[in-house]
Amino acid sequence: MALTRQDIARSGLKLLNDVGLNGLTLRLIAADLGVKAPALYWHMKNKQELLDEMATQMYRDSVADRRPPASAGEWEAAAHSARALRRMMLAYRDGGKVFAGTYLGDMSLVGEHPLRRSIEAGLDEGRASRATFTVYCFVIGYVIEEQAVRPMPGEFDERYRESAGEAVLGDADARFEDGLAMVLSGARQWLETT
Amino acid sequence: MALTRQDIARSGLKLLNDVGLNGLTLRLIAADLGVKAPALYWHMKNKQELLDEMATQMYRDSVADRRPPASAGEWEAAAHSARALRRMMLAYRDGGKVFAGTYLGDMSLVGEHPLRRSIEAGLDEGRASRATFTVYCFVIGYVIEEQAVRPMPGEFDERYRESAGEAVLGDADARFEDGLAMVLSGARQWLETT
DNA sequence: CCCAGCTCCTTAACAACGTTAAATTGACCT
DNA sequence: AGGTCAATTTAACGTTGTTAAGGAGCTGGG
Repeated sequence: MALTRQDIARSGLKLLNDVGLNGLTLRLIAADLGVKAPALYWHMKNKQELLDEMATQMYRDSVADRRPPASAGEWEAAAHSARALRRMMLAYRDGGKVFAGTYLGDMSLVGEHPLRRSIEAGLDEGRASRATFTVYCFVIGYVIEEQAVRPMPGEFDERYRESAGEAVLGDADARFEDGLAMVLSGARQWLETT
Repeated sequence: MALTRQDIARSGLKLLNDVGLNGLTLRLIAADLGVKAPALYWHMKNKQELLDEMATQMYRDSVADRRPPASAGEWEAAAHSARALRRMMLAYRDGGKVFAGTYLGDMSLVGEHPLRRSIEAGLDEGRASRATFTVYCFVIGYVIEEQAVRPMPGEFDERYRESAGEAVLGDADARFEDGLAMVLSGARQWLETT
């Protein structure tokens, strides 16, 4: 059977955990797929397009995990989706760097706005978008810093041992929850006032 | 006169604006310095070390711009320093990607904590660090997304024109201020309660 | 005065990378 | 049987990060 873009992206994501973003080469992916490197160029025009497809695939795979329980309130749902976004990136070595700032091919994946009900109830959509975008930015930034120190769960970049402070060394999950609580309550408050 | 690590980092940052992170090669930097590529290996052990040094240099150069007016209150000072951090990264093409998650060589540069006075007045230092780290993460994440869409002020990645929403297309400065306001007020509130 | 040693740089080379052009296979339609 | 088109291979190119070996230019000691 012929290769698809998704096959290639999946292989890339699988190999990412072994070799990291710097070690990820087209020849390696091709070998994993039982094919020679130039074959990939039939399916995509350059490596950046592969990275974008990998980001899209990552997002695609996490869609089920991202869906909040139907019973959740809007801000619970927003928190849930922020946690899922972090889990998604943490699932791959350099996942933050791969995902951050890459073009998402399939925008229909973004799914419904967590604040949809409030928007229907009269909340300005532009303002709601800015609020969720702020949360999104925090998560991206947090995970990139997190993975700089801990490339994979259990590993540790020793250079940080001496120099870095408590904010970067302690329990990463708990510190994420603290940051998320700040950002969410700030966003909520910002939407209510002004 | 002999080359220094700072000379090399400065040259790298200068060239970054012309060629971007992908186009930045050791041979290019060496040529800019009137030297051959392997000479750089006398001063640093690999390219990653050069990128770390560039990030450090970037931070070093922005130290004056970061200092808040003496008259400012603590939260004004935190906002000031967040804006300066963003300006620093925006000053270079791919500045966000270069800075995010790279190891800062000279940690003495971090400077004094914006919330120092509150800490002296009894605020728990660990909690204060978590609050400022949250702001830091937001700024990093925001700038990376910003530069994905606008590689340099005035430029525009056309792929985003159709697909992206208002949150990414409008006035970037104003949207940063909105996000910053949310994060700061959330952090402040988080420090006061609990 | 000269040689030893150190610092800093060059020349030469390597394997590996992304990418392109051209030839080749295999499946399907007539 | 032959032709068309999609999907892949073979071969090659220029460029990249990096290493090994050597050479120029200074410095201080005998």
